[in-house]
This record gives sequence, structure tokens and C-alpha cells, in this order.
Amino acid sequence: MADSPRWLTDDEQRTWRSFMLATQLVDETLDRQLQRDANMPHAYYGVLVALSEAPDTTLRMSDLAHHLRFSQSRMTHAISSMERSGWAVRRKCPNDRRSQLVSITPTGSEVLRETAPGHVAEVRSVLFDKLSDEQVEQLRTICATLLADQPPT
Amino acid sequence: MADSPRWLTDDEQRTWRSFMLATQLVDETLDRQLQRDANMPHAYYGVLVALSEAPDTTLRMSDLAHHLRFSQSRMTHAISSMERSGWAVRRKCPNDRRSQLVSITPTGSEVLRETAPGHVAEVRSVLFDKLSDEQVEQLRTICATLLADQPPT
DNA sequence: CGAGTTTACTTGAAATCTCAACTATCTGCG
DNA sequence: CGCAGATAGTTGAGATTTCAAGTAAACTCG
Repeated sequence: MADSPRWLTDDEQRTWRSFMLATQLVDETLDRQLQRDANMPHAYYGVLVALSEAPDTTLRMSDLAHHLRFSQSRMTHAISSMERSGWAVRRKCPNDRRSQLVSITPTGSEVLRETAPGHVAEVRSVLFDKLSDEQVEQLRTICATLLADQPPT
Repeated sequence: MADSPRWLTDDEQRTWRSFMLATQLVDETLDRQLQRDANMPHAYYGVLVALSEAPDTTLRMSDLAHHLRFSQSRMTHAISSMERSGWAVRRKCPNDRRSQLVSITPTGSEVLRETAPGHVAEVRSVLFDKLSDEQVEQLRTICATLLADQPPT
């Protein structure tokens, strides 16, 4: 990768900078909204959603981490913090004593229920309301393409 | 925003989740690459680029922060760290004694020069190589749309 | 002029995230 | 069986980021 770097064309340059600024804008906007309304980082909202959708609202740490593309360490720290907030609980896995099962608590569910409408509204206002249906469709395809054939985790 | 939340349609839901995972993937990939190759977070790479492109490779703290959409605090901490690394220097602004002028150092320029090819290659491999020219064009329009008519900072 | 406001930046604490190192458990296989 | 290696998770340190609070200089306009 040192001999002849293919620099970005001007068009690619512009696309790249817009992409970085735009994705940064979306993420920061949502992070601030959740921090303000629920005292919760955006990443933890995703954890609550994942748990609430899981069978029996419970997942193993690893599966949860894998689902959200978190490192195990990040997952551990996040769940520790969420336990302190009363949003999640850990319990030992009966089958595999290495594993931990995480569940959302009633408090966590309630926080999620209360927070979701405002969060969805913010997602709309920062993303969907600004795009045409066609653009949403394009964006979906583009993102799916970027996610395809990941190197196996 | 509490009376009748317009939930996301299934299509929007899918788009939204892909978008979050994809943007997360891109950012994490680049962050890891820069951390590995230059011991530098992705955000600081942007600072070096901004400085290197500025007239006289110098900018006021505020202008730099505004350009990168950093908070002033974040900018201060970042430049402090980058001064410790020898990549940037601060000096007082002659006109306005509240301001500080930041410049890239020769070391910073060299690090940037050495790091850029690998970084560009990573940007290509994680984004541009996966998309058709048409998709790149679509993405550019979409991102520009998202960035349009920001509430004035 | 000068009091009040705005602008520019810094500081320090709290939170999150990453990375490397570590413990504990399980699995495969000779 | 029993060891080697893989898997699951935790820990703690270091780095970045955010937030609230604080300092200092410049502007405004009565």
C-alpha cells in the first residue's frame, strides 16, 4: 500500500467529507437527544432494543455483543453500567458456566417505552424527513452493500 | 412529540439499522487502522488534514473547531494531546488576545504524509471499492442533503 | 466611559471506549 | 482420562469526549 496510492478523486473527496460530517451529525444528534431525555448514550439504547426484542428479553453476553458489533469488553462495561442504572440484570447461564445471560428489567422496559417516541421523532427529523423515498431506498441498498461479506468475526 | 409517534415502517426500520451498523463499521475500521498505523484516533487525522490545508497551515481554535464540528472543549483537549505528540503547536493570536492560533508542525506534516496512503487505501476498501459510481453519486447527494440547512451553529 | 453581554478558550470531573492481560470453563482428541 | 487450545467474560489502565463551570478579552450602546 506504499508504492502508488490511488488518491481520492475530487468527487470522491467531496463524497467522503460529506459522508463523515453527515454520519457524525446524525450520531451526535441522537446521542445528545438520548442523553438529554433519558440520560443514556445512544449505544445503550441499542442494547435495550436488542434485549427487548430477544426471546424472553434475554441474551447471552456474547450474542448481544455480536449482534451489536460490540467488543466483549465494551459489552461488559456497558452492562455493568446499565445494571447500576437498573436497566438490565445479569444471571449465570445454566448450561455453560462461562456464560452470562442478560435481561432487560421492568425499569429498563419502561425507560425504553417512554424514550422511544422521542427518539423515533429525532431519527425522523435528522434522517428520514430530509430524504425522498427514493433516497431512503438508495441508502438502504448502499448500507447493505457496505455490510455485505464482512470478514467473519 | 408524545401524542402520536409515527413509528418507523419496516422498510425504514431496516434502512435505519443498516445505516447505523454500516456507519459504525466504517468509522471503527478507520479508527482502528489509524490507531494501529499511526497511534492516532480518526478525529485527530481530520485535525491534521484541516491544518495542512489551511493558509499558512494555521487556524484559530474556533475556526478549526467549527470546521470540524468539534466543541470548543473537545478542540482544546485534542490540541493539547496533539501538542504532547508533537503534531501541532499553539501560539497567541496577535489581533485578538482571546484567540489561539494552531499550526501543524513539521513532525505533524510528516506523520500525515506517511499515514495518508494507508488511510486512503482503507477508505477505498471500506467504502468506495464496494460501491458503484452511481451509488457513490447517490451517497454524495444524500449526505449533502442531510447536511443542508443546519440550524446555524 | 463603563456595565453588561458576547466571544474565545481552558479546566476538571465523570462517562464511555479500547486495548492488553487475566480467570474460568469447555471441547477435542490422543 | 487429561492436556492443549478455544471460548466467555472480567478487569484495570489509558485515552478521548462531554458537560458544567470558570477566566479573560472584546464588543455594545446608553
